Amino acid sequence: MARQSTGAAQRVAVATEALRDEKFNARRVELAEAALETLGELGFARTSLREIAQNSAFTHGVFHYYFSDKLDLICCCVRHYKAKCVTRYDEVVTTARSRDELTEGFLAKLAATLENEARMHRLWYDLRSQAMFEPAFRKDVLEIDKSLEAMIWRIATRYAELGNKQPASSPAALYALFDGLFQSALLRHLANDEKAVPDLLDEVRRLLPTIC
Amino acid sequence: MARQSTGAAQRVAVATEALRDEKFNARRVELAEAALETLGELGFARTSLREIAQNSAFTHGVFHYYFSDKLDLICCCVRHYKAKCVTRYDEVVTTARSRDELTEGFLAKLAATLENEARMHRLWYDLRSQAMFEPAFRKDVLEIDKSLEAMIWRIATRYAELGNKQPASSPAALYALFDGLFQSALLRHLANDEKAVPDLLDEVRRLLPTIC
DNA sequence: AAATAATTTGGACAACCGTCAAGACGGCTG
DNA sequence: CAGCCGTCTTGACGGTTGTCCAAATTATTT
Repeated sequence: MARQSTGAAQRVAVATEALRDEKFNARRVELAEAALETLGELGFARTSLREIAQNSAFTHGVFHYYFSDKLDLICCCVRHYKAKCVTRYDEVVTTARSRDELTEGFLAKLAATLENEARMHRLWYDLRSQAMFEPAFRKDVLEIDKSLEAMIWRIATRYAELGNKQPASSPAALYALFDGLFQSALLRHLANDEKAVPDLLDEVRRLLPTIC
Repeated sequence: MARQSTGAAQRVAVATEALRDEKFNARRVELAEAALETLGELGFARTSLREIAQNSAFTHGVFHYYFSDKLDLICCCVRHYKAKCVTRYDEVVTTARSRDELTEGFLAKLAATLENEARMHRLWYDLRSQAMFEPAFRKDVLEIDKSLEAMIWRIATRYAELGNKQPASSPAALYALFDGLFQSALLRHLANDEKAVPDLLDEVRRLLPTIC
């Protein structure tokens, strides 16, 4: 057999397939972003593929073409969103030159997140709760949780570093603390409790020096 | 008009109505307890009234007779369960005569809860997430959250007291920490991570002396 | 015992869901 | 240009849902 020609053909085939894949994936993300609007509004349980389609520029068939499943769609949505999420504080962490600078930068971003992206975050908490019932979600959720824990840890270690200290607790405990505080503040904020944001900021401001 | 006789009639009427209410409420609780089985298994979204009825000794019509709504039913369920929940550690708190005794008693209950009542607790987290979308849930959820915060605070203050100290953080932060840790451990436990429980216990054991 | 009220039953209803498939569209290749 | 292939639309299907209701049953009162 003509080894070379089949090799060349294969190379071309691989290249075009990769291109196709890339295009396919780009479309998936596009659809996922459109779906996030409705999902953030209604939550996982109340959102149907039809509703997602109606609130977007797509028809409901397209979603079935690009996603094997409703679960598949939601996973892709939250993965995509959280991938951006975990980098939110990175700039503050790398540029801050003092503890105060880091604290204020962190708190500002925290407040902005809570106020502007409440819907996306409640979707995340929704998905994480669903993962306790639906095994198909667990792998993704645990992975995202790990990356969020790492995000918090980067902030904490930098904060400690700026004070020539060491974080006083484990990454897991620190993440649990901030996650718990954020979750509680989010619920209060969504319930129109105007003190939710300032209370969270006060709490974090008080906490930071005691844990590092 | 005969003030006395109408007064007596009213008294009787009030008494019978109170009796009826009591009976009515007892039945509600009975139904709620039956519903908890299925709800804990499937979660809020996946559970239908019919499924609840089929897994119980009742017909689906009865549930509509005693509960105005599906939301009404779920609220009643979780309220009922959590009312028992918040007293779980009270005995340990009142009987413990030393820090070690309190620690070990607390950890034992904590581990038992995580292993034996995982399904009930994931339902609670499910409901709390849904409260971020469904306003009808918020009042109950915030109330339960407050009572859980108080529960944790009772443990912490007693622990501090046994060491002649004061808790080093606010009730809110302390609850956020434990809630976050428990939630994470619960998810891992449900995902068959055998280290979930021991890791939680280690973490709490390490944490307790540092926060009080 | 008769009558009235409360409770329970089980079926009917319309609405909605995820899924699927047959076909239409449009660009690319041969 | 013809044919193919990936993409997309549309409508239909079976099944499930919450809700409601009329009748049956049980409990309570008269």
